[in-house]
Amino acid sequence: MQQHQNDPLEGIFSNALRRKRNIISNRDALRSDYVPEHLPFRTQQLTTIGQLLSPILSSSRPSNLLVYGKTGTGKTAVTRYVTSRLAAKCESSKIPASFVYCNTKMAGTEYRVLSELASGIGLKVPFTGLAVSEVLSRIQAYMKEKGLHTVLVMDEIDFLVRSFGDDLLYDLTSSSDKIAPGFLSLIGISNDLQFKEELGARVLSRLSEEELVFPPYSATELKTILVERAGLAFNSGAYNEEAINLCAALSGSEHGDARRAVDLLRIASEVAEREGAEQLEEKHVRIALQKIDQDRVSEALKTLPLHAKLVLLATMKAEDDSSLKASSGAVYERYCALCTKSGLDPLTTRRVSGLLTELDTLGLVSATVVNYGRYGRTKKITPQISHAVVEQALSSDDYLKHLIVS
DNA sequence: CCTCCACAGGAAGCGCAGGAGT
DNA sequence: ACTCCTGCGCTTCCTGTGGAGG
Repeated sequence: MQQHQNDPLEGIFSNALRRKRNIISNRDALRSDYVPEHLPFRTQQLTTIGQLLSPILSSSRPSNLLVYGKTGTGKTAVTRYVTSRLAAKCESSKIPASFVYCNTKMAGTEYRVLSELASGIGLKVPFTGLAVSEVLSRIQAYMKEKGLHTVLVMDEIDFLVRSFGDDLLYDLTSSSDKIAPGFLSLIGISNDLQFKEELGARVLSRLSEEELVFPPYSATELKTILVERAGLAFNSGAYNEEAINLCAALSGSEHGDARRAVDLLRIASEVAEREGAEQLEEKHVRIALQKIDQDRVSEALKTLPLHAKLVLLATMKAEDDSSLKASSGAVYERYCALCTKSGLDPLTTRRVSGLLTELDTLGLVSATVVNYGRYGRTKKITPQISHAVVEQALSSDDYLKHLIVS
């Protein structure tokens, strides 16, 4: 019993015990891929997509559709909702239709996009080994044979086009005669409003038979959405309104991104639970915001290439040592010292200069060019993040551990 | 007015890894 | 299994630059 003070688990358990009720009752409702039953402020988009797809119920081909909107505006949720409802309707009316959802960025390659389409319509294809064109023609043959009506939703379609060009889209949109009496409709979802310009004219005219834009949510709309989600996810009375308002305000000020707002709400509620609080309050939201920022930074740090990390360490050391000037020359000196200490060959000044500008664009340091006249021209470099965060993030790296300690 | 510092940053090329075509 | 191609990280070489001090 007297070991409570030293036992980290005991604190957690007793906190959980002391709490009369949990804050969260349905954790899933706060996940970013959760599709709610009710989608506020999207009725217009909902009905448009519904109308567009409804011809499938009378066995004629719906037009292809392009959906635009920034991240977190509900594009994916609305499309998935409509297709799932329609799928249920087709099922109950015995109409042979399939709706396939594919995130092309997750899939990663043209081949895997096609194999998702294939498995979505019930056709087995090997994981690998076939040419892309072979998979495509198998799919077409299969659809022709079965007379399948298919709607393919391609999420983050801009990624597909940017990495592999629009050939696949061309093949898919122009295959109607090869698969008759079946047909294939495409719904492309893109975050990038300029995406259209990257498409060739031949694909563009076919793919964007219809277009739909999702505007960002306003702060008040975000609030309504959050209140609704909170109602689903939390036990009644386990949150106060100010906390929700703050969530909406903090994430709405940027681009009306509902996903970020919900993420913030989820993390805030986890903070509150860990604290053993009975209610989600504003302070938890503020902590969560900090945590998100910090996670973002330390994540960026971890994925940095080794030498970029060394350069970053060097800038911190240069700032410590010299009183004022962290010139690129000074940074390069510390950097070389760090390299010899860990038995690495240092890179050239040119490259380090490039790495510094990269760190600058990442927002990890700030680098501005200054002129000291006779005494040359250099970049003045100051770290933009605290030593503690850097050290914590880099201490997981075997190469760098001993450099930080010394 | 010229000089010259201490770099910035563009251009070109090199070696390597991984992916596609055969 | 092999070539070919491409992208990437890096180096080498280079020209450019604002202003303090002569």
